Amino acid sequence: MLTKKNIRFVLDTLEEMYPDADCELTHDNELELLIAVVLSAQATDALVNKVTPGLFLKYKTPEDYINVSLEELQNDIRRIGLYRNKAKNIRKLCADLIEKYDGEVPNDYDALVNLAGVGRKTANVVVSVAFNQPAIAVDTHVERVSKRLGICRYKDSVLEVEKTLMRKIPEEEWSPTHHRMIFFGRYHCQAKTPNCPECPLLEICREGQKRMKKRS
DNA sequence: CTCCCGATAT
DNA sequence: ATATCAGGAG
Repeated sequence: MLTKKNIRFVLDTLEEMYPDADCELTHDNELELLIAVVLSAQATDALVNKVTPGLFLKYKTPEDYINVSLEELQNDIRRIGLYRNKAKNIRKLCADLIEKYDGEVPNDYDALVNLAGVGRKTANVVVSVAFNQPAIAVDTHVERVSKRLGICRYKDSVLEVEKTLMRKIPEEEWSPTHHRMIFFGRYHCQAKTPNCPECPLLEICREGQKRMKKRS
């Protein structure tokens, strides 16, 4: 487990590495962000960003997603994968937006997490990115990085990781740090090929120390 | 826990 | 060939 001082070192180093880290899903409004995040489950942002420009040109309101057949929506998102579940969820989600929220994306976590296809991670991304509320969305990168660094334990659930991060990181740093951890996981501490030899966090990283020993 | 799933990197 | 990708529902 990292000491408070080492947590501080991690936050400062990540800020230095990725001062402007932000959401990389292209979007122009709350609805586009919500749809993009739902689509991004188990897919890369790069792939989602290839599909959404055309998608958002065709679908501009929740009604637009309802007024086509399920098969047509499936075809429009097929390349992203998990397209049957995602198409079904997006239709239900848009129906609920119209019925319960006057066609708008609600700005609170509890409303968002009850929408079809929206879980804890997606709801946290939307409140953080669209509505500027402090949040830590734990995705595959945040989970892996937290565990490798030793901020939490490998056996911890996603929810436990989130609670630990919220406890150890000052609230005003939640959102920027969450984006920086994603950048770090995506571009430096990748799942298959983490760049430990050139990592500025190596000295305090449990997993990094272990991996560097193996090489010698 | 399993299933959903195509694109990409390794 | 296989692991991985801004997960969520049943």
